[in-house]
Amino acid sequence: MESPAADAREAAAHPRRRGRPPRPVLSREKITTAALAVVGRAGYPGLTMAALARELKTAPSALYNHVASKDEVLNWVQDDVCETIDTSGFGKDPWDLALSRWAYSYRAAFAPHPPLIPIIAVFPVAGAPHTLAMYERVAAGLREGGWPEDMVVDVIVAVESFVLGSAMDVSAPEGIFDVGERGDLAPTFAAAVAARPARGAASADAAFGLGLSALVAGLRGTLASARATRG
Amino acid sequence: MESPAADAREAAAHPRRRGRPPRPVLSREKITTAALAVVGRAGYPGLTMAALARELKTAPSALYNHVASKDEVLNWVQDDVCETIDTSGFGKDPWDLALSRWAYSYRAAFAPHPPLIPIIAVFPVAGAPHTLAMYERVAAGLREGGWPEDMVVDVIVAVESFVLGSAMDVSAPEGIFDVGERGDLAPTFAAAVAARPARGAASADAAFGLGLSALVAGLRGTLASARATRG
DNA sequence: TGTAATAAACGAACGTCATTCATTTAGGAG
DNA sequence: CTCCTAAATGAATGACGTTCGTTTATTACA
Repeated sequence: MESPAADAREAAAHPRRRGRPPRPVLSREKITTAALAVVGRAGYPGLTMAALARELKTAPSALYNHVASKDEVLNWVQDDVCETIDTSGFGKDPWDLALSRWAYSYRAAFAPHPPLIPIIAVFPVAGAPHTLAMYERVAAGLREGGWPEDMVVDVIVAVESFVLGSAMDVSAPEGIFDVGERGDLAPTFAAAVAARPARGAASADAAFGLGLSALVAGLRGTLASARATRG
Repeated sequence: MESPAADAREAAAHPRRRGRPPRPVLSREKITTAALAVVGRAGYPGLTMAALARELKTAPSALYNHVASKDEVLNWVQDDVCETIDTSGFGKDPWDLALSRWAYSYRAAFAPHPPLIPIIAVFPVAGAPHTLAMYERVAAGLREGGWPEDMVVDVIVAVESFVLGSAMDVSAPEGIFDVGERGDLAPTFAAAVAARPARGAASADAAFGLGLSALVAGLRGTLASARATRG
């Protein structure tokens, strides 16, 4: 998958080679950084292989010596974004508080990167070291908090699903729930939309806060009964 | 947006026109049905405008007399999928049970349509009549269940976020959490993954069930304290 | 009956992408 | 100095979605 790493392995396997190439100008790290720079300047529609090559002052085709595909670039960026997520609560605060902090930070990290959300939901952790490190810290914190080993992953997946679903909402347009002309078809819903205290991004925040509180409270109950049942 | 409807309105506004076109071979409904047929046969990668036109026995360019873009086709399909979601519990069963049924059905409906998930999270309800009708039924059920008007939308959004996040998980590959060579870097997590009772799709189902139970239980508590506070 | 009006349909483009390929370049090992 | 090898190059390819000028088919009206 990773050309340089693969090459290094190959070099170790075939020590008889006679020459060595010039040192590479490109690397996973440089490509990832450049991709984030392009995204910051031009957004995800602007992230083309041509733009990425321009940022790195090379030709698009040169990228393919270091990356298998554009999808792999996106995976690298996704793993990079995961590194910024705050897991510092685990091992310090109670598990439920740490989980909450983690969820808030996780959502904030991915809200500016909507196209990455479907990717992280599906990408194998084996290829994403920072993501894996994050899961390790969360799993350890949950174990410390008293969660049985066989429930830890389900708890992580459940919270992560809620977080990623909520992160998608952040990029929704302002009036997404405005009913328009057909208000008569959905009177109850239209009234509920109008009764919402918050507007815009703040309303997505409110729904996230409500849901996360409920989810974490529910998990507290789940843990309590699990411990009661198993002793 | 919709050509035929727009034409009809235009005709009413300018009754002096002298001729009328042949009745259209294409329509929103036919295009949506054809798109679902293509998806069923070839999946979403196979859903190209060319394939869709072939299914309808027309030229790709002819589609653009009825649809503004491929994105609009996807929006239509998404709204169609929403029609299949079960909201029959609302107004019959207690709100928490109905909400659970709705969530299960919602996830099952979109699990086979991963590319639509980011779309529905962001698409304005005004252009999606079936989606809007669904929200109306859910909102009415929550109101009947005693939820204050200004919290109804947040509850819907929270549950929907969890549902859509979970629906993305369903299409994840089998060994998504297998740590691979670097098991030493994430020992706690690796052990937790190994301790999971279920495998494959069943494990995603388990995490969804766990999270939904917790979320709904938490919401019961939220409602109780909201009612206590406001009287 | 004939004719004008009009949206639908057509087919040949176009532009933007990601990706591939044959070739050249550069630098260290022998 | 001379191979060897991976990196870099630039042109080409093939899928796409989408647009445009034109033609076709149908119907209202004279």
